[in-house]
Amino acid sequence: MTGSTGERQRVLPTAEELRVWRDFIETAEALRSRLTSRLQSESALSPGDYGVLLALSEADGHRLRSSELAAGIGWERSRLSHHLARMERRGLIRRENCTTDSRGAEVVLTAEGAEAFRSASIPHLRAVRELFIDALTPQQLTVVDEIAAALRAHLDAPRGL
Amino acid sequence: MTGSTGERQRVLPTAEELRVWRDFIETAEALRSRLTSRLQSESALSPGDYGVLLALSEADGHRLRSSELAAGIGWERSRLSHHLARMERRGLIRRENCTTDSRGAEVVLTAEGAEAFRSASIPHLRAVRELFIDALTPQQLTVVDEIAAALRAHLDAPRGL
DNA sequence: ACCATGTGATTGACATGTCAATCAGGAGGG
DNA sequence: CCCTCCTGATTGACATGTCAATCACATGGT
Repeated sequence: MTGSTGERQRVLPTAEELRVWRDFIETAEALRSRLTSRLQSESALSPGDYGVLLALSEADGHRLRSSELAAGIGWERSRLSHHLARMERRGLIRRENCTTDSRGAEVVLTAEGAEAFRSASIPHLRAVRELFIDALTPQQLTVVDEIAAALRAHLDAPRGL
Repeated sequence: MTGSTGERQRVLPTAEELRVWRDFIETAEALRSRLTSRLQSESALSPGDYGVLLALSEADGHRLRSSELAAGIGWERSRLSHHLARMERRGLIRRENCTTDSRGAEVVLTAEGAEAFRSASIPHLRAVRELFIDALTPQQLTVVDEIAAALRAHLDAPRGL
């Protein structure tokens, strides 16, 4: 089917498609960066910190096995390990040995960590509203959802076909 | 106008809005990460390298003042400076003293750098097409463009109003 | 000429991210 | 029991990013 019958198979994006791609990815990056600096200035937390604290806040007993936490927020293990070391230094979390598997570690939310998350949460959500939600019409928001789903489905699809 | 007449002002996103936000930002991040690893495996360049080489390739005489380069790709100066140091170590670019302003530096594309960019370019564009353009209908692509524009306009808008 | 001030660029310290190597403890087969 | 293999997690080396401090030179006023 990838025919020689005069139907040229386009492999590269057109100039216009490329422009849209760049606008898209740069806009997403600008948004991320703006949200990060709001979070930073309003709460002294990084997005990584916030994600970890969120997951722990929602967890049973405010504690999670390291690997579950990693899976929950979609991080590689080594990344999490490094990040937890930094957060532990700052007193936001604590690591304990797992009772059922002595290889394992349990990550525990400290009082300080819970408090940091509590006071970061509202301002952060407000920032999401101001910078993202408020910029779009409800229709656009719906379309964003569809587009994200399409992109994700395509990313997850097998390579050749 | 921000009335007290029973019209509650919503400040936080709804659960659904927050979900769309997370899907959006995570999808953009996943795309970025996928493109990065394709670029890496196909050409041993990072996206930063690619952007720098692209700008230099398009520049007159394959050379740019450091600050113009920074402005062109939208980077902070110190970021560029660090990155150029790494690229210079790898032989992709060279830094020369500027003849008209001895504070200044000129960044020059080396033959190696030009070749690296040349061979990275087609595979990278193909990846953009496969991972982004091909995932969307032409209509969706148009809408993406509008949405990126709306988000960007909102980001650039003054804060209070 | 001299000095205050501004500008171009680099530097150092540190946060964050990836990758490969390592380490320690389970789990199963002989 | 012992050996091999698997798995949970950490570590080290290094790339990348931000911020504040610094350095060197240009510039303009006196």
